[in-house]
Amino acid sequence: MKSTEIDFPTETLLEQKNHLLLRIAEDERQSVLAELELHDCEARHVFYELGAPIEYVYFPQNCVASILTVMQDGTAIEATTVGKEGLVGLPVFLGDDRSFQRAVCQVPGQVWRMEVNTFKELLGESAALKYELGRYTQALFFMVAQSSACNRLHTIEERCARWLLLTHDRVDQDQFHLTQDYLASMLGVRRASVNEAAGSLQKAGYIRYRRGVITVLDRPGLEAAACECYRV
Amino acid sequence: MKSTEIDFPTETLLEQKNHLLLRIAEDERQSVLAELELHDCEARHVFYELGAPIEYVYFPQNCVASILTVMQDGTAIEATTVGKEGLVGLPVFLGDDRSFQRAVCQVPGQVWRMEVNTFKELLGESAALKYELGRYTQALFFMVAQSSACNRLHTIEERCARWLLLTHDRVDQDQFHLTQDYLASMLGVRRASVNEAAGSLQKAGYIRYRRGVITVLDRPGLEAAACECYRV
DNA sequence: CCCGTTATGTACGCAAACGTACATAAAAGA
DNA sequence: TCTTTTATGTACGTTTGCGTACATAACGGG
Repeated sequence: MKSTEIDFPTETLLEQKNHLLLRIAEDERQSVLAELELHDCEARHVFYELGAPIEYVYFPQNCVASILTVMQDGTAIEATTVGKEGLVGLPVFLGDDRSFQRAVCQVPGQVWRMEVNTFKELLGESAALKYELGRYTQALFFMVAQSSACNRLHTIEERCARWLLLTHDRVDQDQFHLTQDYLASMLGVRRASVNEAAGSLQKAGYIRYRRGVITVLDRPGLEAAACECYRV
Repeated sequence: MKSTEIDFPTETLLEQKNHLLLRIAEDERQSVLAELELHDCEARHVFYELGAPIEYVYFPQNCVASILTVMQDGTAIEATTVGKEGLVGLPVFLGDDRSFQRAVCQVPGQVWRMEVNTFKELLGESAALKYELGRYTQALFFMVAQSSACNRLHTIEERCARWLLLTHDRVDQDQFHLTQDYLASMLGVRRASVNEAAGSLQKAGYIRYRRGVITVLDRPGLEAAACECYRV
């Protein structure tokens, strides 16, 4: 991670976008924010690796992370994504400093970072934080379950559209960096299949892309092309 | 649920099989057990329904439950299963009395049942219970993520074998009730596909089945036929 | 400006699984 | 016992996506 560490910016100087942080009461939020550092996160940065101790937890600001399930042959496939609505590092909240999954940065952006030990102390103090994280855990659990069903039931084009929408929701721009190759590996399909799907979404005028940069042109159109799994 | 409610059997009279209950310390366990009622649960019993308030949580003894994701058209597909290693009703632990999923009984058997309010009170008192449930939540999260990847990458026969093994692990017998139709809907595939898969597992001598009753004959064989997803 | 690298476009045969339909056999009920 | 219901066996054409291979186009460093 590029450590463009800004010295404790107060919330007023910087628009707070992380939903979890926004949802805890003002006084608790201040004590949590005091322990956070704002970082710029580069694409492909590994937040934590399977089996290795988790050192920091991250509250994304406009950065998007992927939680990956890694198979024996090394294939990594996306279980879910985390953006400003959540936290990267749930295993720590749930009582374990390590996970059997990998978390990587998918779309670069800013994240609030906190050391694991600090986080654990804070958990003991802030009931609001614990409450919000519980709710978030449940929501994420549901997301993973929904994706699982989606993997089974829906076409590549639908899942493609859903993925783009989910990412679009979490970044601040209509345009973000993404190669077909990368998207293919996230969805667990061939690049050639993504090419066809993306091609037809582009032909329909919902998106535009060129060499690793994708632009969302017509959200309603994309939503119509996505499966029901998006709307939840 | 058939309310064959046995009046507070002490643990000595009945072998405790639920791993969560077994793992909390003796004194805490007694206070938890005091609030539990043992029930016989029938196949297809609905533990909780999507959107409806959860009224009880359940610690399976030798019963197996399915957590289902329900699509708009009513199709229900399995996200994961819960047996004696876990708890049915995690949403309550995570702070919400309702869930967007459905939990049903898959293989009938005994469960320890507790009222939601009692459970919440107990959560405030027993740190060990909270700790174990946190760990369990993480494990279950991983299971769902693994299944999601499995749905994407593995053949019906492999997933069939995995499912049978997971169920076999959780009941006390080599034989349990299961129709191909039901298994197909859990896996989100056609019954005809399950028929082929089960047929070839039977031909290999790993299982035997007839009209809704399945018998596991050769576990190692089944394990070899299953994908890597089982072993985790 | 050129050339290597990286991303995209596309094509072809193949395998897995689908939707559907229908037949048979075992259990359950009258 | 006879009939209805439920579970399993199987077949056929179709679709989706796979594995692979190769061509083209854009970008980026020397």
